[in-house]
Amino acid sequence: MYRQLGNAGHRGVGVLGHDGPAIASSGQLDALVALERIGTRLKFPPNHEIYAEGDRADCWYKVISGTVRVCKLLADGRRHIGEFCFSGDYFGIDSGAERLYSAEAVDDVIVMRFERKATERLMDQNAGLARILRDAVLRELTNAHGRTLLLGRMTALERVAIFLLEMFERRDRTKILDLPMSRNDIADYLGLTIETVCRTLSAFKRAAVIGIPTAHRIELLDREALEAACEA
Amino acid sequence: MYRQLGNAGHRGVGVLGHDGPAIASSGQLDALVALERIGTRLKFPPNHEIYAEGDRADCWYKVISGTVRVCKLLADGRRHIGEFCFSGDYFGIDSGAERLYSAEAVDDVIVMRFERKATERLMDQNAGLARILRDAVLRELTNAHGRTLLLGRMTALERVAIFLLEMFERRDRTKILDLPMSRNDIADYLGLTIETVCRTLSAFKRAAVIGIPTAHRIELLDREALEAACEA
DNA sequence: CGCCAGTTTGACCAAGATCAACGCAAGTGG
DNA sequence: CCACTTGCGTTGATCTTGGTCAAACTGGCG
Repeated sequence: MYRQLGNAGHRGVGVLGHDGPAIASSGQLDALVALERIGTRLKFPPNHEIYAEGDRADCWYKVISGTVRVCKLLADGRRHIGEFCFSGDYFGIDSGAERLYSAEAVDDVIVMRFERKATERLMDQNAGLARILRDAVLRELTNAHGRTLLLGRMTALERVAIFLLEMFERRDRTKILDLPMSRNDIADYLGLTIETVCRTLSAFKRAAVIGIPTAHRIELLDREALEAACEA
Repeated sequence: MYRQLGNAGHRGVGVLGHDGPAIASSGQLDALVALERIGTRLKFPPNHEIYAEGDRADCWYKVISGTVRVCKLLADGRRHIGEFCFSGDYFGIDSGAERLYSAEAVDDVIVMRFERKATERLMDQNAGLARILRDAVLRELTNAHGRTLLLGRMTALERVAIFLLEMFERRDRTKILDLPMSRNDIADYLGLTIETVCRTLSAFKRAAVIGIPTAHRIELLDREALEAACEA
């Protein structure tokens, strides 16, 4: 099931989203080099704000290293995390003039920051760049749709199982996973409470589906079982 | 609060999403005329499938009239509705080669269907069209993010209140709202059960916030109260 | 008129939230 | 170096929201 959530990964996709080559073509490489030139490298320590709700949305970012959370705090204290961004991910590409969410460093983060104006000029000259950004937005849209399914119709067990598989997929791809974010971050990402996240992880551990050597390290013991937990 | 959910409405937005003119420029009109020429007009009766999960995603659509639901059925019968599309909305712009969701007519629907290939050719010649589609996708992304917040952190009461305000906004903009979709559709859109949707609507009716002359007609009696219900 | 699908309402139930206590490891300062 | 603090994480007891099950209602329509 988690496959169907629309986690489109990082494959190249075409103008309106058809499948493209898995490896960046030379045109795409040119585009990325050109992009690099107009970007600014920035460092943030853990929990530092990268931008705030209400800021002018006149730039966007690419994660070089570390983890970013894009989130929103409601008046009564409820918090929602829209997405986690890891090395290579884009964030802050918004449709409005103002930020609706804030972005914060989870751990030590290095990002590249791009001005909208400069990017637009560059896109006019470089069709490859326009395509890369279009694809990125389209992938993000697919991911967002997958998350509405998860939040709308999945149980706590399924949410946590899908989260773990997503993290194994996007991060380590080995049997050992290091989670940079806190239990609270995970809860706010999955629409659960911290207690439910803990209990569900403990349940998976008790069932020998995962190991939890330290709080932020997950060992994958039984992938089949985890995938089965996403099915029904 | 429902304002902040990112329902970006139908304002024009720029290349990377900056605010643009509210009225289509002449370039945009040209683009839409050119687009019209490569589209095919199609009619569907209520509950007819427009495309199915797993179909090749080689085209996309624009709603001319009626209401479309984009949805997904899970193996165990749970259903999730990703979005409702009304006159003027686009749907079926996907990032993958295959449909992850199906699209169905809610009532009598007329759509315009566009082939991906033809659209790509047209976009190469017509920068205005490329911009229109980019903006549409960016707006959809903002909406999807708003829906993850709704599904992840809002109570049943808040979800229904936000839904009603969204519908008043997107559809009638008067005091009377005709809902084309069933209670079941609403439930699957809001991540609730049909009973909870009914009960919540009844509660709003009892509190004289809305009137329900017939099951599919909602009368807005106290907008303030409905907006207040979204806040906390 | 009676059937049928969709809607509404009520009684009861359970998944997950809340409240509370405790564990544990990393600082910190005496 | 070791008490003390502090911030997470884990676990347990209890409560609440919304789900489930069931029955009654309503408006079309043959």
